[in-house]
Amino acid sequence: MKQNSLHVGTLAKGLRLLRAFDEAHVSLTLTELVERTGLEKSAVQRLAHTLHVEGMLDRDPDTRRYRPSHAWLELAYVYYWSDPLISRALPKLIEFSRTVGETVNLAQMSGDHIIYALRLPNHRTHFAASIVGRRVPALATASGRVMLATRSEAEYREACATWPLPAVTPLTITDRAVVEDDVIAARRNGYTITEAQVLLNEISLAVPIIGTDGRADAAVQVSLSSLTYDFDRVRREILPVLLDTTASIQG
Amino acid sequence: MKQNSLHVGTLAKGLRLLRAFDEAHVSLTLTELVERTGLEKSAVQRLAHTLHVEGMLDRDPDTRRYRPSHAWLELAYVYYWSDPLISRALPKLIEFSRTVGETVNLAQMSGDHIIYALRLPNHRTHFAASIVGRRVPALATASGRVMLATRSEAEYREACATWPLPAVTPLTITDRAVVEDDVIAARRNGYTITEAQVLLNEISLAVPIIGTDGRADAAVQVSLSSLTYDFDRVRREILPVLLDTTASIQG
DNA sequence: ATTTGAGTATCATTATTTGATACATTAGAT
DNA sequence: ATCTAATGTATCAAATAATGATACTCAAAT
Repeated sequence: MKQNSLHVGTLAKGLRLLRAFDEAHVSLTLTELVERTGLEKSAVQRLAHTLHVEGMLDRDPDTRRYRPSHAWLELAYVYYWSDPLISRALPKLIEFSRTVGETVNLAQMSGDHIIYALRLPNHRTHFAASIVGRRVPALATASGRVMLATRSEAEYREACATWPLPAVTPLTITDRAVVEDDVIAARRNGYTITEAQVLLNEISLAVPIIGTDGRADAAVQVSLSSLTYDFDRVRREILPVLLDTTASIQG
Repeated sequence: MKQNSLHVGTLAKGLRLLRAFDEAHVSLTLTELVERTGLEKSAVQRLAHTLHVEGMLDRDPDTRRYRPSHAWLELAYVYYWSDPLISRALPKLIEFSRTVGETVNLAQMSGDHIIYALRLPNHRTHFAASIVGRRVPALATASGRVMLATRSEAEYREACATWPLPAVTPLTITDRAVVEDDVIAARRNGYTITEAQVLLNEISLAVPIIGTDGRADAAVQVSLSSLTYDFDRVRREILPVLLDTTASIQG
């Protein structure tokens, strides 16, 4: 179990309990935790108990199910303060959201996924509105591709060849050559538009936030209904404002 | 150190490292972690290393400072899915935000504090816009008082007598009798308005979300500028819409 | 009434954490 | 540029604290 003498196995196991929860498993019993973590029953018993006492897990006294506690929100709060991009981007995104009236998100690269760090929903946003913290394979998203487009050729080719590219929707493009073409196009254009890659009937427009080294680790992405918009209209009406927004965040 | 044989001290210590980060300490060196946690240097070294390897802490290779990782956002994402109130309230809050055009928050009771679980900012929201996950002493907030007002007399009297009531701003009311009067008024009125209790020049209007047992564990709160609004105008223009909103969340 | 499954409690064993110490590297001062 | 203090890293013997097998309790289902 121990590879490095600095590795504290007990702590790692405790974190595995936290990771056992996801959108499909929002509350877990002791035995479910055993199944999902693969740990011994006794260990799970002790670790879950400790997480509960320490305030990281709530527990329903009747069903005895463990649930994420408010502490999980507090951690996100601290993350927001810790990431300077958030405070820089938020006022600009509010402004954008107000003038355009459509849902706007801030995405960041996180390994081979993107993670949504901010979302300002608009009035016709469907349920999955709370996607802050959600991870999606980068290649499947406009944000991911447009960020890759700012990297070196070696880097984006490697990514297009090896990063995960599951069929999130029936319409998700799983042909890596097509994805790479899209990245190459984004290098010229400075933006990417996709449709129905992550969500059906959703058009995504993304523009990178480019750092001082020319590389982007973040992007601003607008979610639009394909029932209301087509690519041309997006380019005409949304893109110019979005480019202003990202420029002001970089500045 | 161990009181209960089910308590796993190592895990608890690891969590202390996570809690060492807050809005004033967004990145920490090894020695700073030692200071803030009160643990041994060797222990902190191992625990921090483990948290880093397990993806809970990022590390700047130059400064060697530990920082919250994206995982902190992922946890909030899971929390959102785990709390049924979130998905019930969000569409209604979006609707409210759209018709009223002012910042609206969802607050939940968390011990003797409230915690902000959702925020939809408006365009003139000042910086501290990202307050999701922030905890504030319940007695100092309109949300906290209006929730207390739905509890039994014994309960709210106990709370008003013992819960923390620090002077968050120079204008925060620290007279517990006054706070209790406000709670009592909220029992009659079904809402509370405060001014400058948490933030100067901020008027807060809060209405409880009452559960089937008649108790409220959550409240919807609107943040308004006292430069634009006075209490009368708030009651006339905002309150009726807000009451509709909370009613629809309960239904 | 009996069985099953889930949660809880206990304890000897030993693997793991511990914390002291020594070493390496960095940053700050002169 | 050189030295010094502070910070970070690595190692290891000692013993504490986690382990996991087992037995017990309880509730729900047959």
